[in-house]
Amino acid sequence: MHTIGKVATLAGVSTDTLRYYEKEHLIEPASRTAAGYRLYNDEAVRRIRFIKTAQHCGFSLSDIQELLTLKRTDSACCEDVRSVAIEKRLRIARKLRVLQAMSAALNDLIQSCEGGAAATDDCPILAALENSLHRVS
Amino acid sequence: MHTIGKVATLAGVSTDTLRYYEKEHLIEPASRTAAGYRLYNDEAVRRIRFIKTAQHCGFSLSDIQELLTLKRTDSACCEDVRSVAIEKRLRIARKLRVLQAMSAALNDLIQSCEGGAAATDDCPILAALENSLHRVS
DNA sequence: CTTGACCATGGTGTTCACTCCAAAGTTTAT
DNA sequence: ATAAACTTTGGAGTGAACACCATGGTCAAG
Repeated sequence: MHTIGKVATLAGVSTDTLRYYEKEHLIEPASRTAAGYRLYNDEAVRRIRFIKTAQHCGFSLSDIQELLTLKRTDSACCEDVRSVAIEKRLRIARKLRVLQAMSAALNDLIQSCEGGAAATDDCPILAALENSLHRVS
Repeated sequence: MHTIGKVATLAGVSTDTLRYYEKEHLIEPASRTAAGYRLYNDEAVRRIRFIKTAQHCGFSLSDIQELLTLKRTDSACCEDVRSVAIEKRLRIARKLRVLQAMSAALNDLIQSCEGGAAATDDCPILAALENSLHRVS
C-alpha cells in the first residue's frame, strides 16, 4: 500500500492528477488511513499508466472510463459488455487504419527524400495519405 | 472557389473552427473577394478532414501543423524534413502498438464473453493489454 | 430595393484535463 | 519535540480547442 505521492511518482503523474481522476471515477484508493490518507495498491500504478497511454491515442477520460469498466461479472448482462466491447473495437480499428496510412505516407516521404526526388508544391503527406487510405480502402 | 460556409459544411465543421484554424496557421483561404470574403479551393476540404482525423488519433493541432508542413522543397534542407518525418513515424508506431494491443485485448474479452467464461474481479482490459503488449514486446 | 441569408472582426464564454494555491492536519527524521 | 516533508479539502487559475455572441458590412431573390 502506497500513499498518493508514491503512486504519483511511480506512475509519472502529479498528486493533483490522481485526485482529479478519483473525482472522475477513474481510480479509487484501496483504503484510507485513520487520518484520511489515501492508500493505493500496486494495480493503481498500472491503471494510471493505462490511462495515460490511452489518452495519447486520442481517447477521452470518459472513453477510458468505459474501457476500464468493461468487466464481465456474474450479475452484469454479458451481452451489454460484449456490444460495448465490439463498438470500442470498431473505433480502434478505424484509428488503426488511419495511423497505418499515416505511417505509410511518412515512409513514402522518407523514401522520396532519400531518393533526392524533386520538390512537391502541395503537401506530400496529404497526397500520400490519400494513396494509402485508398490502398486500405 | 467556395466561401467559408460552404467549405465548413462540406468538411463537417463550423465556420468559427475554420477561422480559428486560420489563426493557428493550419489553413489559409486561397484568396479573398474585394469585400474581404474568404475563398477556399477544393484542397481545403481534404485538409480540414485530415486535421479532424488526425485529432481523433491523439495529435494536437501543433502536431498536425508540423505534419502538414512536411514539404520537401528545393530550398529547404531535406535532412531536416527527413528527421522530423522519422520522429513522427516513430511516435505513430508507438500508438499503433498500443491500439493493436487494445484491439487484441478486446478480442479476448469478446471471445471469453462468447464462451460464457467466469466473471473476473479485476479489469480484463488491463490484464489482456499486458498480455498483448508482452506478446508484441 | 428591401428582406433574409451570408460574411467580417472582435470579444466573451465553455469544456476538458489538469495545475496551482491556501489553510490546516499528519508523519518522519533528527 | 520540533522542523521538514508529507497529506487533506476546497477553490481558483490555465491552455487547448473551440462555441457563441454583437455589431456591422455584403449578396441574391423576389
